[in-house]
Amino acid sequence: MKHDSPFALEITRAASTFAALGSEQRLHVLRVLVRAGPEGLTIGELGMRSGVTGSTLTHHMKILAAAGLVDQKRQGRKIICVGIDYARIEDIATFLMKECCADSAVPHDKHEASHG
Amino acid sequence: MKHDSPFALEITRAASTFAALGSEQRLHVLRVLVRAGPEGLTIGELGMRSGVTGSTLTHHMKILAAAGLVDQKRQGRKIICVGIDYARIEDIATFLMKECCADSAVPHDKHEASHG
DNA sequence: TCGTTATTTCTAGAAGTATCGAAATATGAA
DNA sequence: TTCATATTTCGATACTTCTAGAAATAACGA
Repeated sequence: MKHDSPFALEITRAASTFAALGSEQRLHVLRVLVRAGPEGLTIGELGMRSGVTGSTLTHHMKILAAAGLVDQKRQGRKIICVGIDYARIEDIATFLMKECCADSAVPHDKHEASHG
Repeated sequence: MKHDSPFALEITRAASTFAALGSEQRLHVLRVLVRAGPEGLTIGELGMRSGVTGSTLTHHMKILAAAGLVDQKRQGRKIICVGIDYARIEDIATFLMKECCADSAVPHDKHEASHG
């Protein structure tokens, strides 16, 4: 791949965030978690509510956490899953809009090739 | 998986759209394409500008097209790739915001479980 | 029709992701 | 320390996606 653009890093980050969201199961888990509110849920609760359990849930949560979409903190012997990073969400939406409004929305970056 | 929510279909659609965006290479291709403007680019041109060629590009374009992110139309013996579907982009951003603003933003849907 | 150009389909191996159960780790309580 | 609970890691298998080259298809022009 060619990646000379100043967006290279941002693209890498965006791609892995989209990939994290690109699973129906993870989207479902995320939804359950978000709707549980700021108090969050333990892994066990989250598993029961989403229908995803044990190691599979751990696996998905790790991906969501790496994308900054959820946060996990230990509380005694439980893990509380919370706090979607709203800033990250805005980032994603902004990235999309920026990418998808072509020239007009990206005045700070030159085209990598002319249109002719 | 449990999927009784009225969002089930929307989630399926969102997941595959995110998955389509969840590849650095596809994001790069998309970017090049968007920046080429509404005139679009042929597959060949797109390949040259993005550094992705032949069957690999066809593969990625098929995924992007299925997600409604690009459009392809034949013009003579060339395929012109264009037209990101702006409505789809807004959909995605909206979906994200809706999912990530929990209760307040989703008044038309009940919780699948109580918070207690 | 034949040749040329543009793109896609086919095929296949490599790489990555998902899922599950069992074992391991971490914490708290007795 | 020992037991019970909560979650993660490990290991294996199944499935999907990525990538590329070769062959096939589609369209144009002579």
